[in-house]
Amino acid sequence: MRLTADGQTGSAQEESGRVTAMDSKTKNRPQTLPDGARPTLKTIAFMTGLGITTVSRALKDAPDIGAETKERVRLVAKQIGYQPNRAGVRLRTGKTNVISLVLTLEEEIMGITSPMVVGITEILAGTPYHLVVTPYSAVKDALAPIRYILDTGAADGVIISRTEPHDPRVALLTERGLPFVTHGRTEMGIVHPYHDFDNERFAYEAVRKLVARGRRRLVLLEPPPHLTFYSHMRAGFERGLRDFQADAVSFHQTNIDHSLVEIRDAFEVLMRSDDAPDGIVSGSGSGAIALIAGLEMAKKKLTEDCDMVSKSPSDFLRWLRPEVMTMYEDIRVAGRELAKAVIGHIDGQPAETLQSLSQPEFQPPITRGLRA
Amino acid sequence: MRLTADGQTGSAQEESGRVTAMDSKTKNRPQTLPDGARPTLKTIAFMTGLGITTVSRALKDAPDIGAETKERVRLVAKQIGYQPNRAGVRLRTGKTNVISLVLTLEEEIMGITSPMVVGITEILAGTPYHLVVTPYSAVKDALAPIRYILDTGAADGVIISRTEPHDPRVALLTERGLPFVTHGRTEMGIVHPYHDFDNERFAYEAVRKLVARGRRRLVLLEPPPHLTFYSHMRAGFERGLRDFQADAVSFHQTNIDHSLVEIRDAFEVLMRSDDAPDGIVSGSGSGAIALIAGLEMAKKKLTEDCDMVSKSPSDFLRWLRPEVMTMYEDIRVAGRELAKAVIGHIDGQPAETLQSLSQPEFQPPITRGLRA
DNA sequence: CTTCAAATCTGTAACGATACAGGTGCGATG
DNA sequence: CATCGCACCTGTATCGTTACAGATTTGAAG
Repeated sequence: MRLTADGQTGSAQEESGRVTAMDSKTKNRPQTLPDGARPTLKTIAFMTGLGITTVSRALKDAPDIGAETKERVRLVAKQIGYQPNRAGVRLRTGKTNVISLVLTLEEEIMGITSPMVVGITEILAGTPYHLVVTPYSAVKDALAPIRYILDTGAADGVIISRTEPHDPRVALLTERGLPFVTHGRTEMGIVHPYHDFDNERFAYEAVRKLVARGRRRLVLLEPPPHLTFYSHMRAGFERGLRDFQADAVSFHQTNIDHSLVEIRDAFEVLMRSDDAPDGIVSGSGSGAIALIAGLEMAKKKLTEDCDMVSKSPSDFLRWLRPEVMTMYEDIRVAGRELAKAVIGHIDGQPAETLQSLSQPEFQPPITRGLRA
Repeated sequence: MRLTADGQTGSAQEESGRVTAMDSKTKNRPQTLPDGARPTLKTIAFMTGLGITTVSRALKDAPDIGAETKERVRLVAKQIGYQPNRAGVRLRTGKTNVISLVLTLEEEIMGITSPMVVGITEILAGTPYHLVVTPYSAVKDALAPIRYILDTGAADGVIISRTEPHDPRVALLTERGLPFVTHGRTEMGIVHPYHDFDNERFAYEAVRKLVARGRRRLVLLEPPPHLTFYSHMRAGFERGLRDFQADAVSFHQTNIDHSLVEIRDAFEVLMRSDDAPDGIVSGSGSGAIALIAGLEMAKKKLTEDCDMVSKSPSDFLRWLRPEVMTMYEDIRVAGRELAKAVIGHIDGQPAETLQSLSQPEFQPPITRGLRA
């Protein structure tokens, strides 16, 4: 057996005279170290005179390493700025230290991605996790990115949104045991981590507010029917109608996933009809914009002919149309909750403890500043 | 020499009788294969009867592999859905297949992240690259994420934004030879890939438009002075003032990085003063909102007392304030350009060929749909 | 003066891929 | 019939890390 430059045992082909006088205790100690390269366990092993294994275990605070040794190793590691090589860890253990955010490319329409990414990274910043954004285009391909992640082991945890009552992604992830969290709930009897906005309550409170303003013929701009929060929002809307005695005006042909132009045109028709509502609940902030446009094209005016309550993930409406009563959906906070939940799931916390609902509240008007 | 279960040569400690009769040609062929696990080169080697090295080189289309062999390997690889293990490649070659998008957490204010991420992922989807979002908080820490990426080799390419004329990030990345692209230009004599919006032209055209409307006392809501595009926008503004004979009204105490409330309040004061402008150029869409609010608090009206041109990365303004003339900054396209440029840089294309400027154009008003 | 267990430490193999430095076989050449 | 070059294929070592199965030392027990 001969030794190569850095002390690993070489091939078994004999070469006379190459066996050095090194005793076994220092057999695989690194003999040379690359110069300006980043430090590895080998570097620390060299500096401390310990074996690579020992260093690895010391940094992991393993029970079979002496207290003083651990201290020494930690000190050196810190001094030279050691950071474990992610590829090494990943190859050996399968741990990727990656959280994957799975997005529809179409999701940007709602402008939701941005604060969400910020919220997630705020949490991940304090952890070894990186955020990888994984997109998919067509709705039918929703499973594709999930399969990719499962097949290639691309992430330790996944964040998905736009959940459906029976969501195949949730089924697949659960079956394969990959930790995940959903933005939105499901109804398939699977207990899993989620964060959601309480859309039932939003719609209910919206109806209450509109009725308090004397409005009785209400319309709802709803989510697309296949998403879970469609039924939440509808349920809240209808409960409100019952409790506060108002009537629904039908507007089912249109939903928040339609283009602004479509929403506007459909709403203009409605507002010109005999069936025109006098109160609007808008399930999305951008949808509200289109509704306002349609309303104005029908020569109606907010506050006078009609009042409106809208969900709003941004400040635009409040600034430009203070007449619209808004309930703020804080996507950034949602991102934070989602990140905490996936990590919790990865760490083995029970799913029941990783579920949260954010309660809608009406926003105060913008402060009027200097002089009112 | 003995063989372990999967045919790798074992340690040199002799164990009698374990040497099989295998000839050297098949010495390191895999003997067993894990069951439902994902395929590796070993799997393909086993299926084709070739060596692991051969398979690796065949998939790389190396010149020393026979045409038929390549065909066979490719076929099998495709059949079983082989995808190279990223950790393996990364560990061995250092290639991460990662593009890092470096963002300020504060960037979300401008709502810019979302379409940008979408644009980038659209391009990356057709490549082996993943997008990792790397945030940093304080402005003084702008170098921290860059250093992290350099020190840990976390990415093959980097996308940064909010460039300064003398940007230390650009200096560092160039010095260390890590491919990158900037959203915005620099002025340090370093030729590097960039994509930028032509802010000079934007401001110039804005002034032209306002003067054409008879406005002569113009104000500019400008970017923060330390960013490169501050001077671009100012230059265009001033060139416009000269060419079209208008005057500047000073508003330097405030810029687009300030809060909407600050902008509004400062602008209200200005509009109430004797020095009130009659034309506004807004360097940001959200800034425009605040300006409008301030203007209205000063009891002035758009179109009557004042006209306004604004840069706008979204549709909100156009829908809610059609009186505002907007030039669209397509962030999604910017994301696409940036992604293409980093990849080009990684592939060794010369930096000069990876620079692009997006030309501003006035947006048409929203189509009025059914009946006008 | 063994023997044994506890406390520490360590070498080897392996994860999956690739660079490198050989093999092997075959037909052409002398 | 050696020899050579070419076309093709292959083993070994290695990237950085960790699981596993030993080593070694120490001191107490017998």
